Amino acid sequence: MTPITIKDIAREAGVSTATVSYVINGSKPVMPEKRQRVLDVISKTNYQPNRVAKSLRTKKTNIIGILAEDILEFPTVGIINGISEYIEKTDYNILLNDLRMLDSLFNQYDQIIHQKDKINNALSFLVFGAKVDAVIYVGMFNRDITGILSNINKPIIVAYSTSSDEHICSVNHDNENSATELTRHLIENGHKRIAVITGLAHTAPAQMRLKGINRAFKEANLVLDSTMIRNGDWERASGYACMKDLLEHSTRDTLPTAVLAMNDLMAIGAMDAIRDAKLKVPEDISVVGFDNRNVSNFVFPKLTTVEIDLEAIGYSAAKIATQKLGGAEGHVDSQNIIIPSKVIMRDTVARLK
Amino acid sequence: MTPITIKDIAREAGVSTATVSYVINGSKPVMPEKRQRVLDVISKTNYQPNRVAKSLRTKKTNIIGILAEDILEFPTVGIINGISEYIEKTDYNILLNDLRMLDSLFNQYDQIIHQKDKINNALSFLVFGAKVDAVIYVGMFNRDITGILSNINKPIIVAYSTSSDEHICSVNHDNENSATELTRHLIENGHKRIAVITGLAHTAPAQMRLKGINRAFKEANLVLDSTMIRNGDWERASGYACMKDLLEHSTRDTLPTAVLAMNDLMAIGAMDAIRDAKLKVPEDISVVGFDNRNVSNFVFPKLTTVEIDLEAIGYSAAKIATQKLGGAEGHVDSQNIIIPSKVIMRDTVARLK
DNA sequence: GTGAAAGCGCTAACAT
DNA sequence: ATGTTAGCGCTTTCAC
Repeated sequence: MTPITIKDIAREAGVSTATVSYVINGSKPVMPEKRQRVLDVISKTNYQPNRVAKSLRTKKTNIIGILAEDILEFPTVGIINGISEYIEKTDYNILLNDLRMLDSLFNQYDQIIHQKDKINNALSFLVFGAKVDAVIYVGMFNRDITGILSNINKPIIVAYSTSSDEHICSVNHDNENSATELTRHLIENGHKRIAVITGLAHTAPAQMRLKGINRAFKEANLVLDSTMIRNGDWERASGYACMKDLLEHSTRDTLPTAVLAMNDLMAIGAMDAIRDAKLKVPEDISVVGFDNRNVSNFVFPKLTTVEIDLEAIGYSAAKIATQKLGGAEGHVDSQNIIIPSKVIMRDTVARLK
Repeated sequence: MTPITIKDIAREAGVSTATVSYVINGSKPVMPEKRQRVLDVISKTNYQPNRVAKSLRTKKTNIIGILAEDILEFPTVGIINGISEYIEKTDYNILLNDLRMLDSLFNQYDQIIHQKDKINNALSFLVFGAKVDAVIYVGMFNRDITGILSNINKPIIVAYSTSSDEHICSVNHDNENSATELTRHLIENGHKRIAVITGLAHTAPAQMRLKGINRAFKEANLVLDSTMIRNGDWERASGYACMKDLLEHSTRDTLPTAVLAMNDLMAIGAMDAIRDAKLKVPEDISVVGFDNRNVSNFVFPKLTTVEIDLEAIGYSAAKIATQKLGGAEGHVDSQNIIIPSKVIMRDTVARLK
């Protein structure tokens, strides 16, 4: 019942434990016949090397730690799925640490700083206690976390957040460009009076998306009317409130023909408000969102939005992590990857004649 | 730069490594002053015991392996969140292995059997390679997986699936009772002509839910008209098709006043069909679903459904795992926990006068 | 090409 | 109450 060890294999195959180790790891040439003998014994016995012992010796656990801000929040699972997809092709494993931050800071997007200690304790446990080889930090919304994560002398990749810390790489989606494309899509469909419902105005994604929107307007020689902008807070209720306000302050003539909400939740809130005002999407007002959350395919009509390739973000983060760890050795330098997004056209945009 | 070890602490505190170990683990009494000296050095140096070395010695890694069929599927994250919630109060950690089964077997709910090898390889790696102390298997839909998981002489807890294997505990939600409650809710609102859209008819949850539905009918001295039953496949499109068929085979008089779909996806499909038929939910037909997926709160009108307490399922699974592992020692015997669910009343059920 | 043996950082007899 | 030390299962240096 006691698990079988390298010693057992060695005895059974009539070689030394060193030789068994050589064939398992291919770390030194071994005579073909001995090699075969060892291999046979291994497969006959279903021997599984003890990774714990190996780790102690090599000081590498082959474990990637995932430090997730909150696994329940929108981007996290998609990103973890991408990480898994890459990782399962390697011999690394995933140690998951969920910070469960959502409870403690609902919509207090700034307070994260105050969680610094909690985060670094977890990080430090992961690295010094569990001895993971690298960590991927998965944010729950894009923001700048420069200065939050201490330098632990092992690769840290931040996904879905940015950092300008020297020791950190990041991978994100392209807020600005995709906002431009989304806006362009509206403009191409003949919309000129476009209202915008922003996310929390001081947050990075809100600013980048606004920049992207402005660019599309400029390209088309249009100007974004500042009276058509409302500041939401990323939540559905704020989308509703902003839209209601927009509706109340519009006459038949000044009604926007389209509303761009900076995420799906607010877009759906806007759709709620439009429905309550007895107006129709997209016949009376077109609506577009951002994120392509599951729900955007379930509202009626189905929401046109931009899809963030979370899987690619995770995949890329995992790839960078393993690259930095081993193989190439050629010092992969600190990089900040941007994964492109794409507009998903569904049923909430009308073509204006 | 080389990490600090128990030896360093011992030297610094002027005691033996054994003593340091004793104070860290409380495994033997230590003189208060020495104790304090050790503690001081530890906190001054931020010493983190090397879990790898400890594991090698004690043959316990303090890691719980999660073997998830697919992290992207509906119940998985909720359950993992529950596991995390419990685990973070202990000194265990989570090693996550996502089987990513969804791709390979979309809606082929039987084929899982053929994945047996893949599953057991992962299981065996987790247990014999990574040396996790226990594993929690997270299914992506309720079914019986008796005979799938080999006995690895460590606790295995199955969440969101059942098994009658001796060595396995399981924790699930209460399909039958919640179906009864949901049906009762319809009946209490005056509905008698109730149509049912089932999930794949041969699957366990479909059968249990049907049983629960029948019980509610019986209680109310009603009979479930077999011409009002349609077999779906758990997907939205099948809900649409079933509802369309129901509508086409009904006259004004035989139209059901309510439709119970065995999950939210099919309920939403049914709502789509009702809308396409220019009928209104709930004025013309009431609709209820099952699962309380996110989307059920985003469709219009908001869907009445039954909420499965995924967090409690995960929490309970983690609790059983740690119980079986340690502490009480009093051989927690193989149990099969059932977590109650509850009906979430929203806007899709009309009260009939 | 192969084996003997040291040692990774810790715990737990065992001795004192 | 505390220290000495063997040993967990592996890799790797060094000698042959």
